[in-house]
Amino acid sequence: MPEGHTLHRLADEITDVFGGALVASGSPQGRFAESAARIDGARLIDADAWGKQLFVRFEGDRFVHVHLGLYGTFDIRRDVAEVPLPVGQVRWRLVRTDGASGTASYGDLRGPTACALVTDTERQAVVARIGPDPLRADADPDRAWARISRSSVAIGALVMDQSVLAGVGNVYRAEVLFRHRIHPLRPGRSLRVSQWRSIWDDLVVLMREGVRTGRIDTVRPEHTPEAMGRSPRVDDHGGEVYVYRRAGMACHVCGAGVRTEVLNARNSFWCPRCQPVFRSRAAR
DNA sequence: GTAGCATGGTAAG
DNA sequence: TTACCCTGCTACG
Repeated sequence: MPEGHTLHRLADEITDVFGGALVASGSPQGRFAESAARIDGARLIDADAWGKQLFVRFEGDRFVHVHLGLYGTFDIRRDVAEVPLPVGQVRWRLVRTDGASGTASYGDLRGPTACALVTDTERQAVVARIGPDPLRADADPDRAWARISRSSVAIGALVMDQSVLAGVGNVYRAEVLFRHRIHPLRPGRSLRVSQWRSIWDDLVVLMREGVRTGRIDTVRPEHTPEAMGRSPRVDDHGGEVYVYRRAGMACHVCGAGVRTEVLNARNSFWCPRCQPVFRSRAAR
């Protein structure tokens, strides 16, 4: 379930569970064995995320760079009496043993796109090539606007381009454009700066909520299942959404059939009535 | 049981 | 543009 909120939530959890402790590090699967051994027994300082990039910091300015990709997972179990044998392909296992209580906490990383031991210089290079992240307090939305306002590329492609904006994935893309009534195929430069500001501010709120709850919920109070008397959505990410993966179904706001088209090699979703390609004369 | 797809991104062709 | 990484869920038979 990895859009930016998942990685920030994971960084917080890793810091909470393993921060400041000496940890055992290994690669049951073997593909990360040599690097994992180099930090085995070292002190884990903390973890931090920039967009979908996660960095776990160890003493000596060493970092494990993790990118979950489409289906990677990092499952953490706290305070277990016994650490179980690894199930499936575990690329990286992290274990903290609490001598006083006799329990242990552990984390298993499976199916990541990236898992590598890097230097601080390498970490900074990764951070330097991604756009501002709505989940970081120091992020500068003007950096993204500089790209968007000069681009003829579709806004739906731009908001998912991690070098423009970091952390937004296919769900937040569809939902934030719906909430601002913007058709995903509109060129970036056709947006007004005020629209971009609204999108950014909204992403800050939506994604923070995502970090807090671990789900992507984007429907406004008046459009919740309870408010509308409709049945709740059942999906693997668990949140309530307007258009994401609702192709052919009725828009919660206007009833029109939700449309879909491949954009950036990903399925894009929008409501043809709520998100017109061009603003009507009357609306201007 | 299992085919097909997916919240992502890179690298090869 | 396609293959891949090789997880996990859903839909279908």
